[in-house]
Amino acid sequence: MPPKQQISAPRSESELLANARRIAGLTLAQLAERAGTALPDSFHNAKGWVGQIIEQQLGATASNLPEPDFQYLGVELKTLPLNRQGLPQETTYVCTVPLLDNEGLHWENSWVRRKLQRVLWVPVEADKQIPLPQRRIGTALLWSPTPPQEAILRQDWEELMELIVTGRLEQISARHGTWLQIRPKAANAKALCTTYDADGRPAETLPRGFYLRTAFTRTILNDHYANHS
DNA sequence: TACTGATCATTC
DNA sequence: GAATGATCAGTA
Repeated sequence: MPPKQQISAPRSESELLANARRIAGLTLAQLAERAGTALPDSFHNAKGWVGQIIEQQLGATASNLPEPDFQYLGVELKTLPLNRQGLPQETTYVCTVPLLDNEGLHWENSWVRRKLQRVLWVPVEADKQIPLPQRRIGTALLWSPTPPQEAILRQDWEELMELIVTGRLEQISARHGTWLQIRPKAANAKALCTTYDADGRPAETLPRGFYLRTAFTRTILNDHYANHS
């Protein structure tokens, strides 16, 4: 195994895109080789493998901090698993849902908005019929929400946060929200955290995360291809 | 087949 | 424990 290559943090969006172009078209086997690491036999015990290796290869700096991956650029990196038809097949995790100290929180300073302000989407083949080593990295695209897109994200966020601030978290299912949804985001069902119930009393609950529906990430890819064809 | 609810690894 | 990186897997 060759030694790990240290990739320095990109200083501009064009440097970041140039880094992304260097891995576009590689198979996961080639990506692993380039990173000097072994490709797991399956993702069952390595669910974040692709995302973490691509972060490393593009020079991301935020590690697991609640910050955009490229702090200096304010750009978030997201891999986008594609199905056989080339469409996103999984929802995209955005950030943790604030269950405490969330009064007076507005869309403008929310983590969701900060993270989605500028995103580098890196498509990766994820069709289970393709063996892991043969799956390929796609061409990355840099994206910001259009005003109509942001309006819907904002509406989703405000409706969901209103339920949370008023102690109705347990009423929220993954069916709420047009493009944003809230789902559990935890190590397991026993990893609880604290929130407040409708009476303002502390209550234990599962940590939650905001996720983007595949219907939304599909429109992002669609719009991009429509403008670049 | 899409979607929801559950889960895995790592870092700090 | 709580944040990051996500995919798994049962079922509607």
